[in-house]
Amino acid sequence: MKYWLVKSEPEIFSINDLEKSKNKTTCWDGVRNYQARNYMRDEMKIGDPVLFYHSNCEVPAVVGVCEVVKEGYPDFTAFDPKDVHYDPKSKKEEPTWVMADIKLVKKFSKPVTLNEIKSKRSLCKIPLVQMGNRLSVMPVGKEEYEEIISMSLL
DNA sequence: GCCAACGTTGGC
DNA sequence: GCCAACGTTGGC
Repeated sequence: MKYWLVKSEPEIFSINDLEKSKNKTTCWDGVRNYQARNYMRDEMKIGDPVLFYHSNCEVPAVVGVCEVVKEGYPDFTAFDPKDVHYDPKSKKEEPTWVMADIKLVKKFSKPVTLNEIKSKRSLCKIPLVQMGNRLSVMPVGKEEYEEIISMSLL
């Protein structure tokens, strides 16, 4: 089992939007980065825990936990010319882009802010705080995952 | 295959 | 809104 962190801009899709979604589940579409795609295609498995992170907003923070409920499958938004994520290079017979479905497990009563994460020595190695990391899907170590969970309970 | 220009992300 | 850090593109 692997642990993950996904980023979303709350202005576009927040954890509250996820909570309101059918079955509290959403497809993680629109990822147009090869490394992030490879993670979803090759390594994300059903049942993997996923931290949900709000980026590019007033208080960047991990705001809840999800789990993977559907493993990598073609991102159909790439086939739709009207979709903002349309990619003419992705063919139905040979999709370039892949997504997974995630379901909300728990919204943190207390979000774990980027500041708090940065202030922990034990968390200084997670990809999120390493400079210039702009991946929207990234792996997190088990210990780091558990540390963030425990920080949300304080 | 190099590399400059450009676009995007995201913290601040 | 600024800017640093990347990823991508395209000329050569």
